[in-house]
Amino acid sequence: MKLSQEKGRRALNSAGLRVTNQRALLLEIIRQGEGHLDAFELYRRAREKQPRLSLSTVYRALRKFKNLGLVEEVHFDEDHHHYEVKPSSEHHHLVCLGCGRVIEFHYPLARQVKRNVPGARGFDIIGTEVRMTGYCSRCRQERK
Amino acid sequence: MKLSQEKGRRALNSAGLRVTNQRALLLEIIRQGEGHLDAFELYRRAREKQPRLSLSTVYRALRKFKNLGLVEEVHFDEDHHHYEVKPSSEHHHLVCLGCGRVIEFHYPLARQVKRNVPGARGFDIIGTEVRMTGYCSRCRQERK
DNA sequence: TAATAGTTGCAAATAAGAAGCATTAGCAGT
DNA sequence: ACTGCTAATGCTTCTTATTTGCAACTATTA
Repeated sequence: MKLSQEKGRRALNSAGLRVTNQRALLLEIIRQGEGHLDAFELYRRAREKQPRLSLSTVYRALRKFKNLGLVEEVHFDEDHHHYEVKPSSEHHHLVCLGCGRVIEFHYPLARQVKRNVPGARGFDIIGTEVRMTGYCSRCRQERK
Repeated sequence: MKLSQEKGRRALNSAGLRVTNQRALLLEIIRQGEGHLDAFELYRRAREKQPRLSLSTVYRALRKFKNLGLVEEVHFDEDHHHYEVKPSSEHHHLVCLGCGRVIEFHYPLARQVKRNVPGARGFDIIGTEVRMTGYCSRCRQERK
């Protein structure tokens, strides 16, 4: 953990952002928290270490991280956002509407689109979000 | 317009929903409104014909339509939703972060994923949303 | 045409996220 | 290490999108 603290620290620094304890902690939690945290869950977890942390700070940090490209904002079917560290390779989400499970999968969509879609020519694509919804085999059984 | 009114009417009926003037109108507007309306814009337009229509009704109708699969909810980068009639063929969105223009393109992603992604096996995919962001050639010029 | 649910409009409630402001604390320069 | 500048924090308050409770209304079905 010493190590990944360092990692977060460097990430912030090199981005020209002031390195505060709260930011380091938040980045740390997002990084370690496998899966997708929403702002409030992140807040909840962070408060275990820094009880005085405010929710505003979480929102502000998330916005910064997002603008900086450190984390990615994911839109599931709810009316709030989820966040994950920017993955090195493009990956997407398959959401089961029955049990809510999220399956991640890899697929080089951006490349394909750039190659095959005429309208996308000249476009500089910087983010891709794919969200597919449906029912996993288990939930499909139960619905019958 | 008589004709497409009928169309909306049938769609509602066959779905087992009560056909009210407000729903017919809303569906009509979504259908005709090329592009992607958000709830408020839909409300605004609908009120030109039915001034007493309430925003609640718009939201309630949208939820029904969505659950019924009549319209699709699209998540752009803002913190509200946009809606479009369920397209017959799968299409996706490419959003320019500079000018906000939305380019639609076609790409049979669901099929490809079902074929190529192991984790998706057994999954019954009912919805696909692809949102790619970037800068169009014009905006790219201006940023330099 | 009367009975009966589902719908509507309005008003009030939620909930996610942003903003204002006084206080605190990184970080550059000494 | 010490100081000053300024960004960042913690509160509290505000916005804005969407939902809900409820009494009045209306599309359906018998």
